[in-house]
Amino acid sequence: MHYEELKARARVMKALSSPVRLKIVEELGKGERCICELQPLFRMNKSTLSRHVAALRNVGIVGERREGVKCMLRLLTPCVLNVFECAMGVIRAEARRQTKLVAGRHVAKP
Amino acid sequence: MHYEELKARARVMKALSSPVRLKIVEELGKGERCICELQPLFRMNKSTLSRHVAALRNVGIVGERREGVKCMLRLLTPCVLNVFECAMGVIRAEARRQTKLVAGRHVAKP
DNA sequence: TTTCTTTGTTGCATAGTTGCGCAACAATGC
DNA sequence: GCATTGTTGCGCAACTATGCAACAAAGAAA
Repeated sequence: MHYEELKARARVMKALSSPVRLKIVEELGKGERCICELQPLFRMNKSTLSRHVAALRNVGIVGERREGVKCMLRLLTPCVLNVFECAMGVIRAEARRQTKLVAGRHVAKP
Repeated sequence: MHYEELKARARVMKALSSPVRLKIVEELGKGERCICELQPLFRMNKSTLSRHVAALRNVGIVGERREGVKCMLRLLTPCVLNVFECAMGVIRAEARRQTKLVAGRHVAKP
């Protein structure tokens, strides 16, 4: 695969690599929201939240629609919600692996 | 969702947010590889490559099996390959959007 | 119209994180 | 001992997240 394509994919993944942005995506999965509706979910400066939203917009995960003074956000590609499934798969598999390690520790080589 | 879970997901996504690591994952999608087989695909110091692999191992995407002096790597959760599909969906949608913007530029407000 | 409020963005400074090569090291096998 | 394979400590450059303050845009109120 071309390196440019890998970089494009990496940019999308990077936009999803922050718990704050994942929470935004999760919330937008329920429907349109403006930033002022998202704000109470986080305790951070509105400028910081605005920048997180911008990161999601810049890669095309989130789109916006002006409505008066508000700016309604929505998921442009809801398939990102599926990505969560995979992430959970990785986390669960890792948890199982850790559990096994702990259980088998008393027979492991010293 | 609990913030701890969001952080766990974000860690997985972060491991996938580098073109180098995506290329490693892509290569391991074809089968087991040792780092020395991956090395010719990149022109970077082996220590750097080792750290990229470690990042994938730390979150449980990649596992290893010693074989003599080599260390065979494999995907523990091949579902990460599906994630690429979604990333491509985002990229394609964004490309379409950009195309539309360019096409419609001559009627946009100045 | 002018002023005020709400909503969101942007410049700046700071603290923290990441990616990288180099060099040294450990482990395995010849 | 020596070669191969991979990991780790260190320092540096580049990037990221954050809050603060100032700003812009749209509408409401005076």
